[in-house]
Amino acid sequence: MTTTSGEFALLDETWSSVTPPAARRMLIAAAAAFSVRGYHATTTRDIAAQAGMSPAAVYIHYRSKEELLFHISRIGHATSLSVLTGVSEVDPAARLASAVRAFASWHAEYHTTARVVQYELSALTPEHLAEVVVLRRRIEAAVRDMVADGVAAGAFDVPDVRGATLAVLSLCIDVARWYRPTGHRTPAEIGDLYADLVLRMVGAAG
Amino acid sequence: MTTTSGEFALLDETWSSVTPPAARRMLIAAAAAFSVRGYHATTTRDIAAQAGMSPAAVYIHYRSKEELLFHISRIGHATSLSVLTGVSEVDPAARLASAVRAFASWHAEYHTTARVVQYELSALTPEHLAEVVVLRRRIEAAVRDMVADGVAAGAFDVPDVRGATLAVLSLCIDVARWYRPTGHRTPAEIGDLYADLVLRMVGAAG
DNA sequence: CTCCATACTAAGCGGTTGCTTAGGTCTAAG
DNA sequence: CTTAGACCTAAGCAACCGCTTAGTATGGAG
Repeated sequence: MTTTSGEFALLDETWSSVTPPAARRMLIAAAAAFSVRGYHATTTRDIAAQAGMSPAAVYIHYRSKEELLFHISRIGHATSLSVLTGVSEVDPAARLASAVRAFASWHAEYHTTARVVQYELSALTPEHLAEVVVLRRRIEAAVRDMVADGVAAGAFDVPDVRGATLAVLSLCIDVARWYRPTGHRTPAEIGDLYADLVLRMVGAAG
Repeated sequence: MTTTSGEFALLDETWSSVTPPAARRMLIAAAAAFSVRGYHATTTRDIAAQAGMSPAAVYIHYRSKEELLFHISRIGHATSLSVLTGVSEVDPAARLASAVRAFASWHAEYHTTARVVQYELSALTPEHLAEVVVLRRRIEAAVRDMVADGVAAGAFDVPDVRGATLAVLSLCIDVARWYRPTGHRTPAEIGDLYADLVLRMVGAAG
């Protein structure tokens, strides 16, 4: 995966597909605010102010505050899914390690988006939640398949495939909770650490 | 650790020290509401209604909604710390396994409290947060010491003690996020699964 | 130029929020 | 019975919420 530099990831490629620019600025402002204060503690006035517009400008591009959250959640889920499944390795251990490295480091690098993705699901409408849950199931299935493939190939020693899948996903997702840019570990270092720990968990010969 | 039975843990021993009974009922109602909807999405009217009292009754026993959150967070942190450090085993691997089993299963069994403990820190006042952070540092230190003791005794193979500590804590804490009472794993089974996975992560011979 | 669509703002509406105030009800001691 | 005090409620206040409305500025087409 690629990484952005700079203190504020305002040029974040995650949102490059969102047009027009004013709508994109609004989404980025909302993601930043939701990430720091949480969805319910963020007001539409906060979002508009951070985007440099009036409170009413939110409703030019989005029907409601919840729709803003939905777009962030949907794009964030899609991005993290593509990061997870974008691995090219064939060997089961190398493949799982690479996927975990990418997925965990994404949750660090894009912790702002990741926090909204992982911790604001309950603020979505039932319809929007259902759409996002489809993506979450594909994320879970991708990890489960990688673990199961390693077991089938005799490369892993895992007594409980679903349990191991749960733990691998849980470990990576929780990075979004504790990661701070000011900490002494870079996203890449976290990815390397977690790839190693996951290989140990699945009993890959190393 | 002991476990309660029954669908609703209203007789939850976690809160047994809170008096008078009306104040305890209010705390339990607040913990349940904060856990489901989050602190900011919960109104003081919600809490009072769930406790079977009028909105004004909240302020007989607590100065503010935030003070309610603080008491839940403080008691919850103290309880989880005592669960983690209440292990009696001496052998490093058995000791770490027992601690992880207890800590992870606590986050499942008491996921209602655990969610408030882990995901509402940012809603605390700076003074109250500082008090809770002291307890969080003791929790982290307890795990780190157990990992370091195993390394010193030659029982564990861990290249990065702080990294492994981070992962162990993260794994257990995240149980509060994904656990559902309707799921097909009991808290005890989760504890057993996680104890095994953690021993693999720290390279304990077994 | 006119015409029209797009993008935006100033002002504000109805409803809800955390919290307060004034007063009522209960128990138990004197 | 009186009184004190703990506990709780009915009513409501000021502030703030998400969102709407009416109107303004801009730029391209005819």
